Amino acid sequence: MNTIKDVAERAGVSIATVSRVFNDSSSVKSKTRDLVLQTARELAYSPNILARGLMRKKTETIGVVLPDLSGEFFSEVIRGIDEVAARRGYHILLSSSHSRLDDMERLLRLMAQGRVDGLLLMAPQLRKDLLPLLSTTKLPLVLLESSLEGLDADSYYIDNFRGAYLVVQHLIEHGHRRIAVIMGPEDNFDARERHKGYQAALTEKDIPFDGELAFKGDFQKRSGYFGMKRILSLDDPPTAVFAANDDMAIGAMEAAKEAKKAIPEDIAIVGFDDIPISRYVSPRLTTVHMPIYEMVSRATERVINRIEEAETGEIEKRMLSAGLMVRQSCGCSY
Amino acid sequence: MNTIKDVAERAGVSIATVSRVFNDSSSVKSKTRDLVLQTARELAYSPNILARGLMRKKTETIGVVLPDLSGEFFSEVIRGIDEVAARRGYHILLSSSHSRLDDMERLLRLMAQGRVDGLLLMAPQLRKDLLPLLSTTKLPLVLLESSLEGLDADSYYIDNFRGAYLVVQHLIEHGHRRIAVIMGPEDNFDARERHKGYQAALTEKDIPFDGELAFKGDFQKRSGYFGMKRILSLDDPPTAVFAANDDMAIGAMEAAKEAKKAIPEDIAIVGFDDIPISRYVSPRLTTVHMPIYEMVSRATERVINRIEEAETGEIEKRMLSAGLMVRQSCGCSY
DNA sequence: TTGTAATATGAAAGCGCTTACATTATTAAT
DNA sequence: ATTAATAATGTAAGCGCTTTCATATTACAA
Repeated sequence: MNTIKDVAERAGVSIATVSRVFNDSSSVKSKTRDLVLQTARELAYSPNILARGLMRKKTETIGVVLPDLSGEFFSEVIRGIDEVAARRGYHILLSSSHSRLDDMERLLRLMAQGRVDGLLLMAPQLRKDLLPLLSTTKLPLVLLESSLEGLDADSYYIDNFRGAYLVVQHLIEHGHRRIAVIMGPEDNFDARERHKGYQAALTEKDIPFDGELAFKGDFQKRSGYFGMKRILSLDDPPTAVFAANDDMAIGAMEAAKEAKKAIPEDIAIVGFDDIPISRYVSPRLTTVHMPIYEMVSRATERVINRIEEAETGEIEKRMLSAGLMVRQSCGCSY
Repeated sequence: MNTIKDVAERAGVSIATVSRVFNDSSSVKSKTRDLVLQTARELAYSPNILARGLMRKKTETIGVVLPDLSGEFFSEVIRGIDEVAARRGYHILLSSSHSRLDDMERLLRLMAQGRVDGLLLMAPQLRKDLLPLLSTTKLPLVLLESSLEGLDADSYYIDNFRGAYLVVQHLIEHGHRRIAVIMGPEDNFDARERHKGYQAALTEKDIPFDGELAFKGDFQKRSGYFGMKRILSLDDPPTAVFAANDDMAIGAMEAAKEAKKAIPEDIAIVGFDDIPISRYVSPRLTTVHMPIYEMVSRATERVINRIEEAETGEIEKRMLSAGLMVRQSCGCSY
């Protein structure tokens, strides 16, 4: 690897001049500039980013911490981040916290070592313990789908509550009264909001919440599958099921099919997320669309703007609305 | 951010001692070590990774360049890489080449600036133009699903040819003679191999390859959908379709359903990849399982071993075998 | 020409760290 | 107690760059 010194020597100038050329800042005679550029090309030189970062305190990298990496949801998240980061000339340092808090602490620490200029953090299970850690970091920090009272950071999230409310309301409007729910992880913020939305829709129509119809899940397909098994084995099974995400809804459909139950005739199923595959299952899944791409691209723009101090103003907490996607599995639109 | 100097001053030692403590290398009296550690904790100090990297010429980061980031396939790739990287104490710098070659050149250059210690590159459309660029880099480089003659780098790939051969052979064994194919992108190595496998299976059973039954696709669902539309509009439609990946197969199933064709009775459909959702579509998709996780985790181990010079030996080019997953859409196992 | 301002370049410090080498403190052996 | 060997610590150079400040060059007007 050639250094600035090699280029300087070969071009017969000082390293300062070479540096100036590569930062196209101040005055360099155009003849000199060309000479330097040419020499640099010959030596396949490009500035060492570590040395540069050491001086500038910038790495053009943003750290991304996600709770998990598998599935279409995260794939969409990553794609959105990558797209705007690339456009703005930033790299992304990706890691998963594996949904474990101590892991996250380790990650955050690492990222605060000068590796990244800003942080994009998605942690639906974010807890108070991390507050001190997060607030000592003076790195620009933007939160995704994370709720943490008392932390002054830009946050972008999706209106899970209203999304769930809408889809359950839709079910009720089409005559369902007994609606089971397969819930997400208890410590997950999204999951809790969705559950509240479910309850709110019920309450609004004077349907009492029945704990017997609420089943635990973990956002994985398997848990939807087993949840449905249990639902179907009830003495008086419900006529509809709200799965707190599409993966579980798909698992639930699977279980229903095995039990030879027709969807939506015997039992309607709705999900949440609108993952790409949800329109390809049969029957097509009625669900709630999450504007993931929109959320993450805004968040990424924001963190970069903060880094570049283009935005120094108020903290922004923005909730994006999730919309109902009526398809076939709810039984109302054939 | 506190520096090593701050810690040294406060602890009343020299920066060298602090450094030693954090590199648990040579001799430091345990009393001193404790003092330093304690002070560091008080100041929330952790070594600046850029400065360290500048000296050590190491960043504990591996660069990952993928052709695309969307869909379950890449999600699985990323998960696999993240898992072993995290275990081995490495970070991952992720970027997509967006399947564009010039983009890739830019990325490779950036990564060679000392940002990463090694490179994991997936480029099914890798072309000769990049050869010089790749070979000048003296960074450890490991290729995934990329074929490039003349480039001496460890490579891991999946036996696409044999996978396709197997699934098409399976179709033939169950009586199909007219088997259409929806192909992947022409410049994609995987796609070409799968197509060859398809042809080989045909040839072996003395079925001539019929260009009329070969349709272009691009690995996206849409193209499977439209491919199937065209297949069904043929005067004498085939009895089976081999889609070169699952996404297209699912699109094709969609088109078949719309045309009220029963799968597999009217037309059998098989795919390739075994993406998680393939077992949840209806009927369940018969496909070829790709040992993605296995491939990427091996590749990641390898690149890290190279970085750490634990492996300095021969270049390894390893092909992992893809296995047939017989489910329902081929019509043989109900 | 000469002087002056503007422009172009170089010298050198320093970013935060590691590490070879020099120095000092400690221990063990005589 | 004295010395040699060993262990612990400090000093200082330098990784590759940016940037301030000083110096040299150039351009232009008088």
